[in-house]
Amino acid sequence: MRDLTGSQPAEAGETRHTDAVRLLSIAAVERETGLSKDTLRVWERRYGFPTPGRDPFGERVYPIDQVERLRVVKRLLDAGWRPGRLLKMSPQEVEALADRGQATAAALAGGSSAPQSEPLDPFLDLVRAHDAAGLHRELGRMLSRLGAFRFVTDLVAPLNVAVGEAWMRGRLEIFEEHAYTEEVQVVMRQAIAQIPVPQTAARPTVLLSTFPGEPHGLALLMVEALFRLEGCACVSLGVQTPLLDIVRACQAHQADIVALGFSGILGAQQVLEGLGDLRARLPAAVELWAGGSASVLSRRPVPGVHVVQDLRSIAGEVRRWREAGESDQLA
Amino acid sequence: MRDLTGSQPAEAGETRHTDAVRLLSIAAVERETGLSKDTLRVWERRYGFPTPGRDPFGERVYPIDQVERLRVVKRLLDAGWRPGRLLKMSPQEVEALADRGQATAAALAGGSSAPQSEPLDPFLDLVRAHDAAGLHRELGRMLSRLGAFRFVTDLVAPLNVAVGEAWMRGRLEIFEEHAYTEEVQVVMRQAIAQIPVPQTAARPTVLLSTFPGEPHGLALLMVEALFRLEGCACVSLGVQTPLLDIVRACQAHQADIVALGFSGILGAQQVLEGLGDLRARLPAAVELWAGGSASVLSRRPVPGVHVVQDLRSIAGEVRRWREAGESDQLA
DNA sequence: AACCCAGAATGTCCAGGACAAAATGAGGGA
DNA sequence: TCCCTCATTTTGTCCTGGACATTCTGGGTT
Repeated sequence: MRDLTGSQPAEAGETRHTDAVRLLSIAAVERETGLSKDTLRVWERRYGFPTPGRDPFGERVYPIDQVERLRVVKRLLDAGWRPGRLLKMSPQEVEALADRGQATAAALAGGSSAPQSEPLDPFLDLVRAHDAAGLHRELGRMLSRLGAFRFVTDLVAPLNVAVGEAWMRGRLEIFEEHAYTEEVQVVMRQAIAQIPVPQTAARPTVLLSTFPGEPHGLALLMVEALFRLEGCACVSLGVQTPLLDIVRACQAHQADIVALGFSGILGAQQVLEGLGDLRARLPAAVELWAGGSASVLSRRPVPGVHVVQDLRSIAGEVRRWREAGESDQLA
Repeated sequence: MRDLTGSQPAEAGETRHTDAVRLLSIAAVERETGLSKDTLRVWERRYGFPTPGRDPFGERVYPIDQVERLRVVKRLLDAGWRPGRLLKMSPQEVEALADRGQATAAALAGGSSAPQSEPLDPFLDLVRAHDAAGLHRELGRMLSRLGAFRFVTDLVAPLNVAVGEAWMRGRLEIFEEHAYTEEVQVVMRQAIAQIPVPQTAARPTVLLSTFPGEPHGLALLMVEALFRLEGCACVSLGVQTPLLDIVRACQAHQADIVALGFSGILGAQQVLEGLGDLRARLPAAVELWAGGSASVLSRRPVPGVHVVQDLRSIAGEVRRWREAGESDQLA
């Protein structure tokens, strides 16, 4: 009920404005960082960080700079680091780590990757210049030049990584990332609209969504484009579909494949549990594909779940499905 | 860490499959229903529902039918009912209530509304038939027939209300609503793309977004379309932009108007506080517009915040801004 | 009818304890 | 040197039961 994120006494004027601006409640920090309240409290108890103050009611209030540091910590956590070390380090050490942190992430992701991808800096410059129209124009130009497939795999995918990395290193504001995402989304939908619709009853039928708590829908559009290019029928539910509803949608649409995106916002536990759960609830004939930048996927395989490491591999996987299908899909 | 929702012993075959599929952990219930763990526990303590069993580790396991009932309760809660009553009722009573629950919602929404809107039933039927392609086709046809303005105000807006109501009455599954939203979004973006871009430096420049916790982005697209039709320059940040980033984006884009959407998911407190807070942080010359189905907006006016009750009034408001602007916008 | 206030209702926060699962690292054998 | 095994540490989530600010309800007064 209490929300300490904003100016607390709404009627008390602007006196404590500067205070209120810099203090967040534990619920706000959970939203902001993706770290659960339980985790925040247990970190404080065990590692001595964060060290929130207390308001007159005895509740935790987090200074904004600690929240910033927690965000960096969360990113490094996703990159494979462990909290015990990170939280004992000084803020400077953490920053330094984040700055050259892409080494770890890249190592984990593996693969030589990015075979002659397009140069990304011009696009990042447009984002930083807040030139939405220019970004739109350039993306549209690249879409025309490269075609949908290469546009997705060679430009948008690496650009997303670059933007995410720039954000983590503090080189990009959140609103700049939002504006970027919005613009890419527009062009991606345009790209999808250009792909000719397949014949009726095209197979496989692919159901696309993300779990609740996972708001990142851009990857979903990219995957949809690639599936459509392979002649699959796609049903996208958008983001954040409850698990039981994914099952129902799968029945309703007679889907052959359920494809889910994971950006790393969800905790490892949640991802694995959700995937195992969903696998148990879906008919065995339905394949469950998971992809995205979440490192959990590659770290520990879930039985019965198909992990798609690379966007480029989708085409091959669809072919595999179709070949396998000749024997048992009709059963 | 413990996985109670899925097939627990992954290597133990499928013996306890039926058990595992019918039981959810507290985290899974939170994900499915949107009710926090704290709330679930306190309901159990106070009202005697839900009544989860316990697994060998002493942790709560929720039968699937209780989860279903919790979802209905959540719906009614959002419609203005209070948990104290709902949770003491029998499952049958709750169901019955959900069935004729639109009375409350309609009363809250108020207004005669919908002057000769298009007939909606054919579209609802397509949603229920899971005919995404058909829905897409019909929406596209209506867009061509009505033009962007009437498409938004006379078809999409009332259709959204109808879908929301059908969902609350249990006549529509969540996944059907997701699929609907996705399809409308595609057509809306198509509609926006058709609107000719205004001259450079068009005024006013409008910044569009929602607060964190407010994931409903469809209204944002509708509003963007209407602003564009009035020749405004629009910068959309998508949904869930942190408050401080809205301020930064406003500076970066030299926006004249910040327009925010509210669907009623956020609590009254959060909305009012957030708006007041944002108003204090934005330059006085920047107007702050708020709209959407959240009833708080019309109940309590926030000083310095422009409440847009009806989509149709946007055009007039833009005209007002422009006329007022002749005197002081250049200062 | 409009206003106001006591009391009930309600969601979120707190403390500190517990424990399974994952990660780490040491030791031993090929 | 490499790989497997097992004990130990680390870590996130769940538990109980208490507290309290805020909001809603209902009755009484102007």
